[in-house]
Amino acid sequence: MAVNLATLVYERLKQDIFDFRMLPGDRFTESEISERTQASRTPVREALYRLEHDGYVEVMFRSGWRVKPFDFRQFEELYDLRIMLETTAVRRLCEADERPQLDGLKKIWMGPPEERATEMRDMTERDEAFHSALVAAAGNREMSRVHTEVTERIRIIRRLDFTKPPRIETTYLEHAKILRALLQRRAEAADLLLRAHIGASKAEVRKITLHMLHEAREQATG
Amino acid sequence: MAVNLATLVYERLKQDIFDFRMLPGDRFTESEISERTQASRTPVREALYRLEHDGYVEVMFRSGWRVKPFDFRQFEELYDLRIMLETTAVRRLCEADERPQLDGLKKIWMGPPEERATEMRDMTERDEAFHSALVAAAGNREMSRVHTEVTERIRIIRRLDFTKPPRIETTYLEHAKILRALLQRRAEAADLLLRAHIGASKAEVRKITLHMLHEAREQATG
DNA sequence: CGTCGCCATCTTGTATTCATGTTGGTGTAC
DNA sequence: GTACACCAACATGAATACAAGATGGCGACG
Repeated sequence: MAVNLATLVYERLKQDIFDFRMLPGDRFTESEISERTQASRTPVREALYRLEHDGYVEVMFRSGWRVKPFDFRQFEELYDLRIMLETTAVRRLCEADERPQLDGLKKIWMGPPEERATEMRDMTERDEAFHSALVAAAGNREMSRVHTEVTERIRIIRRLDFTKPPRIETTYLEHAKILRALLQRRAEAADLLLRAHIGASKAEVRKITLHMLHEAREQATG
Repeated sequence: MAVNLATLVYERLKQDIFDFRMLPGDRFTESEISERTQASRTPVREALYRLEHDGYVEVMFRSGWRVKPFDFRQFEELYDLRIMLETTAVRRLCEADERPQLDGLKKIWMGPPEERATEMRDMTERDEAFHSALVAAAGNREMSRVHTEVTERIRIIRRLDFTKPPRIETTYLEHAKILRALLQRRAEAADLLLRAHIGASKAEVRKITLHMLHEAREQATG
């Protein structure tokens, strides 16, 4: 993005929220951020308004800002939206004539096990890239844009999904399955597999989130 | 929304763009807007950044702003996204147990002809309300939010669709058909009808847009 | 006559100042 | 002891001032 302070502050604050340095419910002021980031209030405000638009924080008229509390119903709805976008993309891909984008995915997800990611950080990136690639391959940029937004929005809880190795293993297996169905143009199968795959992630994450949130709060107060 | 200047300026500029007082491609500066709206540059900038996020304008580093030129491929893609959102909603509605939201729609679109809208302005509003109601009834707020955004984004060309009475007549007929299929829980039929309905609107609009744009430009220069 | 380079002007980006309303604490009256 | 009123501190919203880079025109030079 552009090389302006507002964007830097925006990125930094978003990261702070993702890394639980700013917890849901935390209240803060523009001056505090301004001091922390060494920027004036103007770019800070712009960054905050963007974060507000994204749904991460909210302003309380003349009485500060706060990090929006987790809204689990919203996360469920975002997962649902994701399922809709990705299954639509996959169905279209099954009907497409040429699908050169699948080659790259095949290499990563159906390739030799020794090249697999083992670190949580790598895994979340690869996982996101896989799902984004599916949507992008369908060719509708607006759907991709929305999918990216949704992905960003749920990233904060989604990556909790890869805290345990078994889940990584499962992900590789399921992605490979989905790709096989795609390559064989079995639309119905691909749809169901993808639906189950995202659904599982959704369920898993829900379990973990409350616990993590509790721990982060403990550390902050302890 | 909040009662702050930035929002007022935002709404006003958006309306200016919708009403072709600011044409795609037009260049302008923050100071100009500031003068026109009698607000300082601060709220103007906030408004402009929001419009930029919405995709209506773009900033050129230290050389002013401009109204984004029409991107027909993008409109097509937005229509596609709309179709996906609405057909998904309709399919879910066909499987839902209770659907009290349909009663209101029935009254408007399957009611007596003498209560029909005849004005273009009323019609666009009613039409939007119909489609929004379908999505809202499915119960996923995030899908509704995206649908609203998409609707806003294509409104600028969509309302050109109702410049001729026959199109109004057709819309009433098609909405009634869709509702009938919905009430009878014929998911496949409702899906196809809706798909055709939006598709027709999409095609119609595409024809008109270029012409309208040409005229607006003539008036501006003449 | 064409082209290159400089400079005044203008534009956005950032910082600072001013305006206005909210909040929470303190002191007083009951 | 409690409740209410007032006030100082502080919050965001808006306006203004300042910084730094892009642009376009004009003049000099080839």
